[in-house]
Amino acid sequence: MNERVSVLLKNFNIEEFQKSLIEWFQEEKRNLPWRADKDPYKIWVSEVMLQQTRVDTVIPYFYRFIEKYPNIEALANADEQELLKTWEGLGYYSRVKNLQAAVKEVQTQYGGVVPDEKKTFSKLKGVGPYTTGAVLSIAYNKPIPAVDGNVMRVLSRIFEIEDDIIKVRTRKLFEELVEEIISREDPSSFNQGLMELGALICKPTSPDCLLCPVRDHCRAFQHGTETRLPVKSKQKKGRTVQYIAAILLDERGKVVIRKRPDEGLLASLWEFPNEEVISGKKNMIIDFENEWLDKYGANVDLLEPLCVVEHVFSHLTWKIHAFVGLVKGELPQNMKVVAFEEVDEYPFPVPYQKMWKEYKKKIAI
DNA sequence: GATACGTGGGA
DNA sequence: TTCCCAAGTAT
Repeated sequence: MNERVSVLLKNFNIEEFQKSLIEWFQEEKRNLPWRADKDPYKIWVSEVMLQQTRVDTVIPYFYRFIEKYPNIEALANADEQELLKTWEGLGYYSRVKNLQAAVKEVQTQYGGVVPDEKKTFSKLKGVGPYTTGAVLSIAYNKPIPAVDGNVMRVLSRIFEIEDDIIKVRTRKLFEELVEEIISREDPSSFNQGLMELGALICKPTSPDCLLCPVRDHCRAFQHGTETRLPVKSKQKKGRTVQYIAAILLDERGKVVIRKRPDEGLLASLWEFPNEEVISGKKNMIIDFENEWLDKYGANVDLLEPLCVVEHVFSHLTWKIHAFVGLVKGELPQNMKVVAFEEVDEYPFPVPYQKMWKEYKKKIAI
């Protein structure tokens, strides 16, 4: 055993802790749609959706996703654009691309059965240490740590661990710790109990220690240090990038949309034509029109401003100056001209959904 | 090890 | 308003 871990475990009653945690979980666990059965596929889908995403946000997406793709085969055969449309608004879109790639692998290499071995399952696309532990413990009752933000918060308080949980390395310490204290009889309830405790009781701010089933084991509670833990250094926030974008109508009144590259930010989603605004340059409208003439030989006329959309990503901010305009001429390959009613069939990132909504509002007047 | 990668909600 | 996220993974 890791020496640091063995020091932490001194005078810690593992059996009592497990018992209290698991009993509490059995009694208090929420009725969540992915807890209806133990289908490894559904549990896997839920865990991917829950990555960096709140439970309340995930629930409606989960229902829709499972209705549309009820099993491995359905997801393996799904059309990627339809899949992205189903994921639209959930964010971190590479999650669903990786999930489909992984499910295809399961279909072709493992006969459609989700592997129950750590070594095999963890090699699948989009499956990291957390998802490995979560799926294998919940679906197959394997005693594998599933350390997420909740677990790090809970355990940092129970053991008064002051390592910065923003650092990737810190997760390993918690995994080594869980390796020692995880229940071998019911690893599923143990892992879920730790997370559920973090969600319901041991919350980031104002934890409800008086309701906590394991407060007798909690060193932070004993010392009154719970609100100072976990230690988490600040994220630096990203830069702002400005764009000019346009709802462009062609001669037939159809709308120009454009597919984003298959990698990077918002990969494979669609957007309205836009160009980055280089700060300092003042006439973004003329610049946009000229750029289209030079780059594509298309004649663009931006008629009037629509709105300004500000969208904050985790690592950067977009400020989109949106216009309505007309276009004449040939269009590049990655662009498409679609009817007004067809626009909503394509997956758009939220900032462009906002822009489209403003346009619909405007023409309805 | 640091950074890219979304979004909507709560304090 | 502003900040901080929330059941992480890939590179």
